Amino acid sequence: MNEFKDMMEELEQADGEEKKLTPKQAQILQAAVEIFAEKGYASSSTSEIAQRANVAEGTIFRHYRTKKELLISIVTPFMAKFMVPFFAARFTRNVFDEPQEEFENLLRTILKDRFAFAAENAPLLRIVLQEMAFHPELQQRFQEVFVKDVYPKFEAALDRLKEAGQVMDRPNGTIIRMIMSSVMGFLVTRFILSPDLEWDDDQEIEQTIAFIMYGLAEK
Amino acid sequence: MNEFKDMMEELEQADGEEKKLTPKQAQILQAAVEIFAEKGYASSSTSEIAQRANVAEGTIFRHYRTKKELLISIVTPFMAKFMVPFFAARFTRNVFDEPQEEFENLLRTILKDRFAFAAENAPLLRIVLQEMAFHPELQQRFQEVFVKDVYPKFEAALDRLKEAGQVMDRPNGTIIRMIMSSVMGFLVTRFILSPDLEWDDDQEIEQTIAFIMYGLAEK
DNA sequence: TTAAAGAGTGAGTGATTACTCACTTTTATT
DNA sequence: AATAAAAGTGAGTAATCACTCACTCTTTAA
Repeated sequence: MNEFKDMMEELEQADGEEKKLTPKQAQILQAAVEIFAEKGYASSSTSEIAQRANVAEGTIFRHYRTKKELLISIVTPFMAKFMVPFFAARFTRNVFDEPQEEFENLLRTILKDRFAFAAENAPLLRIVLQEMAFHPELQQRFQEVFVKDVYPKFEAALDRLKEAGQVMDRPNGTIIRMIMSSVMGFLVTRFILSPDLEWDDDQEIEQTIAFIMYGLAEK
Repeated sequence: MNEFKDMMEELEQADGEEKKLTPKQAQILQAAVEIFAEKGYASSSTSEIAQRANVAEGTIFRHYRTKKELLISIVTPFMAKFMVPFFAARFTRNVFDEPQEEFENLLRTILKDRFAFAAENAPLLRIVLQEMAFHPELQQRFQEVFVKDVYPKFEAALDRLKEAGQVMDRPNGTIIRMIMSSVMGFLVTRFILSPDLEWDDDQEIEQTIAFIMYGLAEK
């Protein structure tokens, strides 16, 4: 957990700007998140954002030179925070784990942690998924974090799990795709497609863990 | 008489039979698909679509009253075609199957079939995934097809597979989510996120089948 | 106390938007 | 061949867009 906290703090320091917000600036960010999530970036107008934020339209451009800069300043910190625990939390072996429980515990940590985070940031998750497709700047940031940081650590963890006989011997890319599909498929269904259904969250999480674990188990 | 003819025409159009297309109309549809997929619906202008289609802008509105009607006339036939095989293809028991192979064959049919379809219609898949979030009309069409047709047949097939001991006894909604997450996760990764990677498609399909099958197997 | 810097404002601007309409050209029907 | 209907055109339009700028108000610092 120390590792996790350190990384979060580093990130916040690197981004830095989250503390020095003017009240009006915070209102702008909040309104922008809401409206971007509702109508999509391209269909959102700066005038509507200003209106909902109780701010003059010019105030937005005092803090963000363009509408796209507003989007980026919203999305990139979220993207970083969303991905950090994927490689910071439990990808290093926990000495207290029995080897045969390591995979299960890893999955449970990831799922519960990212579930809580997605629950608190559903609109932001929606914005990222929607806008990534059209903004190369966002794709690039994603690449930087995922390909350079998350993926290698994921691979290392998988190699260890394969040696321990907990995961079948398949290409890491394939295995990671399956895990990510299952995790993201759950989060997207839960918080974006059908957020109003009555969910038994703990049960769904446990069953998703089991699904991944048995799907990837050595036969 | 007139009423009857009108009805027939409406029906044929509603069925999505794209036969009576003027050459220029076909050019418009093609250009619209390309540009919607590239920039998203909201960021695409009718003037640009007209330009790429080598058509006057007014011609678009001769055939489609609004820009949104153009989108819908593109997306809904695709949506229907994409979902039909999910309940039409093999959801009824094939008498030649050994019971213990039924699930595997069902998954293989779904995956190979929808893989081929997605390969031929990647831009349309992209448009649907992007625009569904912002257009209630599209969500409604999806509901109509999926909830009323696909889901019930899916459930029936799952109940049979559970009785045959091929699928574990979990809520159908959960199982369907896991299958759809894995299938869509693969298709999205393959054709939208990383279409330019070198893929061993047959191997990926087989491993996805195995992942789902063992993930859902009775323990 | 004062001056400079930063935060906030809202009317104004040129560009772009989806869509219209009067008109011409093509196709279908008799 | 005559005529009507359908297809095609592109200049025109009102609305909206992101963004600017001259100005006021607030905060900071010496």
